[in-house]
Amino acid sequence: MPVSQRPGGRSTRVRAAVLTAARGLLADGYAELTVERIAQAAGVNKTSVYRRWTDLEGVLGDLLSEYASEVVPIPDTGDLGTDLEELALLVRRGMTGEPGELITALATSAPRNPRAAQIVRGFFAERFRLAEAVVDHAIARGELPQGTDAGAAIEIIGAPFFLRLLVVNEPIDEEFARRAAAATTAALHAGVFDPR
Amino acid sequence: MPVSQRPGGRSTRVRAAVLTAARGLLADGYAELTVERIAQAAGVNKTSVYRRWTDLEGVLGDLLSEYASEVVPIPDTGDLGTDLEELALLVRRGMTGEPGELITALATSAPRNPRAAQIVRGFFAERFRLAEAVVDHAIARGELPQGTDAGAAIEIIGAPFFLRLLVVNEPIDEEFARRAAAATTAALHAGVFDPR
DNA sequence: CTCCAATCGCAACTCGTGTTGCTTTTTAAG
DNA sequence: CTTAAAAAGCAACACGAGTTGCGATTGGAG
Repeated sequence: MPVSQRPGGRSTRVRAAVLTAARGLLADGYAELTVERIAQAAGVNKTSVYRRWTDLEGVLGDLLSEYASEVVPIPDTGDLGTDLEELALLVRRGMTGEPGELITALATSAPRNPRAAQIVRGFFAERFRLAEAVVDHAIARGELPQGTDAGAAIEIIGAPFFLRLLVVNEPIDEEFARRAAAATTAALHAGVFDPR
Repeated sequence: MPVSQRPGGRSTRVRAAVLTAARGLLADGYAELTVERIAQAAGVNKTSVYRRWTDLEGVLGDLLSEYASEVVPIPDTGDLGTDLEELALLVRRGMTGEPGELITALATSAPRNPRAAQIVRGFFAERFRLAEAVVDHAIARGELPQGTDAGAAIEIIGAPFFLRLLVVNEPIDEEFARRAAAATTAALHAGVFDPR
């Protein structure tokens, strides 16, 4: 029984071909994205895709998990406002272009596909958790009171990006990101997320 | 050629039956929502639905337009913070329960269905436009400077609801709505949406 | 080098969505 | 009441997603 995979083996090759093909097709619109098309573009039979990934969402989940494993440098400049602004600009970069398409595709199939829902929720739960460090650092510096609700604040700074991505179809530019950050910073300093 | 419709005529009856059936099915999960099921529940042939509405999204669009025609009482208490809080509570009521399911169903099919995208965008463009009055009143009172970006502020107060509805699947309670309002109020007073 | 198990390819099939052509019913004008 | 247009019903069909059974290929252990 094979214990390890050969990096250049057929299985590995098929897997890579499918993911690459999916990435390529995603670039020109998720509307046309389908298992059969991906298989065709990868030069692979569709049954191979179905057996290995079960779903189109399974393939997309694998793509997303590649992003999830990328290390994001959480800003820590010593000032809350600056940190939140840099955070917002990071989020912006992570939600435009290819990852944006990916998130849209998964989020919009979430209601009909429990696995897709779990993938998206898990991805952002982790991302949000990491981002809370920015608020926690400000607490540690004494810039914010102990017990400030970091989770709620991160939700507020992140939300506008999802609105633009999933509902309103307007560009997510740097000014937009900066405004979301400034609004959250103001709310934090005004005590909106203080413990009651 | 018939110029007017009889209120009790068959066409009217079919239309009402389909919309009622759709509403009922929507209550127990959009995942199971399909044209054929709606037609069956309405005691109508599916071709009638397809010919009249083209799409499942067309039916949902008609349901949404009923909500769109409901008059929403834009709060005007004389205080920005209070107005925004009441606005957020209104939004909350409008995005939980049945209308929430409806919005979710339409928003998630938007990427694959241009008409659905247009319906959702149009609906919220109108809603957001109406809500801007709250900010405009504050400007008129001198509570905010001339040229304050009302549209951007309304976007910020509304965004968190979409995040919870479409991505994170957590309850949208009153405290959540109040916090979104408080954050926006703080940002407005801090000058985040002032003209540059 | 040999061989067995895992995986892939291929083709046929199921199933549900949406379409089409035609007939029947309804409805409003005259 | 008669009649023609509009809309609904019905049945057959087209189409694509996803499944299944089986034979062919591949890869690693011995």
